[in-house]
Amino acid sequence: MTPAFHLFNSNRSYLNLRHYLRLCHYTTTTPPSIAKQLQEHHRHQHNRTKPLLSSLESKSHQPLISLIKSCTQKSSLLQIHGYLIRNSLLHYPTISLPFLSRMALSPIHDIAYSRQFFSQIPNPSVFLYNTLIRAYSMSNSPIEGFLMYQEMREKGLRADPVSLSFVIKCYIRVCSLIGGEQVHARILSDGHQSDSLLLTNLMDLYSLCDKGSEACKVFDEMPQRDTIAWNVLISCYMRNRRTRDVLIIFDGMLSGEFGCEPDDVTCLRLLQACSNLGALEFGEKVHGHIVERGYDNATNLCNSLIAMYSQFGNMDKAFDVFKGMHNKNVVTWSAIISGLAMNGYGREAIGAFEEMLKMGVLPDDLTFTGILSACSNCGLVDKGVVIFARMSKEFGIVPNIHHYGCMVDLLGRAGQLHQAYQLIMSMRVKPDSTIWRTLLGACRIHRNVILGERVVEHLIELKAQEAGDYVLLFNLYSSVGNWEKVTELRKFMKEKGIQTTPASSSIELKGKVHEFVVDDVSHPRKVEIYEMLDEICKQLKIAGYVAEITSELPNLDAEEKKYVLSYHSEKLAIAFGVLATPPGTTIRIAKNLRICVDCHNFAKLLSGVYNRQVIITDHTRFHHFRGGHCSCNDYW
DNA sequence: GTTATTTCCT
Repeated sequence: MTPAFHLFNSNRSYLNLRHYLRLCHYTTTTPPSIAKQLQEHHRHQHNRTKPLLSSLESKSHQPLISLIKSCTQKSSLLQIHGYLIRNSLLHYPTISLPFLSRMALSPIHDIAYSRQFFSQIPNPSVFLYNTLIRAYSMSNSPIEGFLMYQEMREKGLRADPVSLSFVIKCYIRVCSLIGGEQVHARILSDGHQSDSLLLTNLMDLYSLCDKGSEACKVFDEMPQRDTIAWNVLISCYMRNRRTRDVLIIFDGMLSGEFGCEPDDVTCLRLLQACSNLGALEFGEKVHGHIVERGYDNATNLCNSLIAMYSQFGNMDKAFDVFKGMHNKNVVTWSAIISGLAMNGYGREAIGAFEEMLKMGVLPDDLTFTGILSACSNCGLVDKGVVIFARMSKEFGIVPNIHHYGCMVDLLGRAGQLHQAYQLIMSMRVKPDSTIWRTLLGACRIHRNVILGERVVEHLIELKAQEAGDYVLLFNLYSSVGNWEKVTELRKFMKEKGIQTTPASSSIELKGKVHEFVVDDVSHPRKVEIYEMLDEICKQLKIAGYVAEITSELPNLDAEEKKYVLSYHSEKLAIAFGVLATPPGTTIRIAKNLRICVDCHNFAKLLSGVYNRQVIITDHTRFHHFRGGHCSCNDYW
């Protein structure tokens, strides 16, 4: 079988299907070398083989079926199709079904041809329909899948759970909730409510259609739940931001109370959950499990580990994972480059990029997003401009909105506001609000009111203005002392009812989240916290800290401003961190809004004076303070 | 016949 098949599949110019089937006949009893000789023989006697075939055709279809099942090339299947027609073999389901599977599914996946083949079959069975519906569920026209399903039912054929599974897949592709509900009803009416696999599919459909509660209901009604069902529930929870519950599920799986264990997919999703939550300890636990189960060979899991540790600001661990990998792909390199970039190791990120090229790994668009953000985070303007040019010239990558975003940030923060504006205007893609917002932030840093106003106009044009944009503009006016505009804008915001989000900072200690707002007095340890904050201010003043009056509150006099600034939520959270953790512990704070200049200075000095690493994530940036410096290199 | 595919500008 094998040598004959090999000859057939690789050398079809010499052999046709008839020869092949004859070879199969011989090679069951003849060694491969003889089969090869036979092939030579038939090459010379191409047209004199017919009489020999008649005996074969009456025999079992088994060699033909085996051949079909192992076909990987469409050309081979086309030959077989002709043979099937000539010999009236289409009505044999044992032949037509494997044929359709090969033609319709990957790797060949020729849907049009499959449909044509299907139409030639006299009375297609449910299995044939299923195969075609399955193929449609993976194609660009999933709608055809449920049309086939309808056709099948109109012909009086009864859909089995497999048909329904693939119909669900089709509905998933187009996010059809109504379709899902219909299939759900059919599942119940046909008595398939104990088919866990089918129900898992249905759950996935509900979850993807934003019907988390329906998905959960299906899950609850399942008679038994395997790891995959739990994984789908985890995905559903993550889509609905129930990230905390994902961690609970993982614990439940580990404890054995669910009767199934976490697999590699579970771990992958959990790493994402931990990254989102900033749950460092839990992430380490998942890492432990990955090692224990031997999943640490899986490149995708290691890549996620690198991303997670980078997000925690723990580049040592990220690097450990990186070093231990044997199969580093583009994603691996991109992950470590982005990790270094966001932690302020710009030059190391560029070093990693060069190393990657040396190893012969081709960068993709996301690699460049990482490397360009490294340049913008560290103020490596010239380097960034060179790499941006190389990207399209040398690697043929057309810059996307993210790349432009990095460049606007890079030029803008470096004070080259005009170049940044020119770059946006020259973009082939339509600038989005993020791009303009980036430039607005840069205008705020460099106090460029004229450009700032123009940028706001662009935001208004996009109908994308947010409260935060007005705050930026507000701060921009006040930073140059334009009180007239400040008052005007404040009035405008009041009239329009523009609500600014109150700032808050949170810090996690031993699994408990402590949240602070400006002037917060709700914490049980508030007295100690305020004492600690005073003490810190005293120490920092010795080191040269001067509270920056950002003039964000024009009605207050200088003394009052200083007072208010001292009690920004991030300062309270930092003071609590210093108070409640042993010396040297890294303090991690999540902030809902942009950190202000003063708090940035405060944290920077504190990281040196108190020898503490401070990591503050706000909605725009990741600040890693250590040894009196910040990863954003003061391109705040 | 089922889940997840990792890296991403403010």
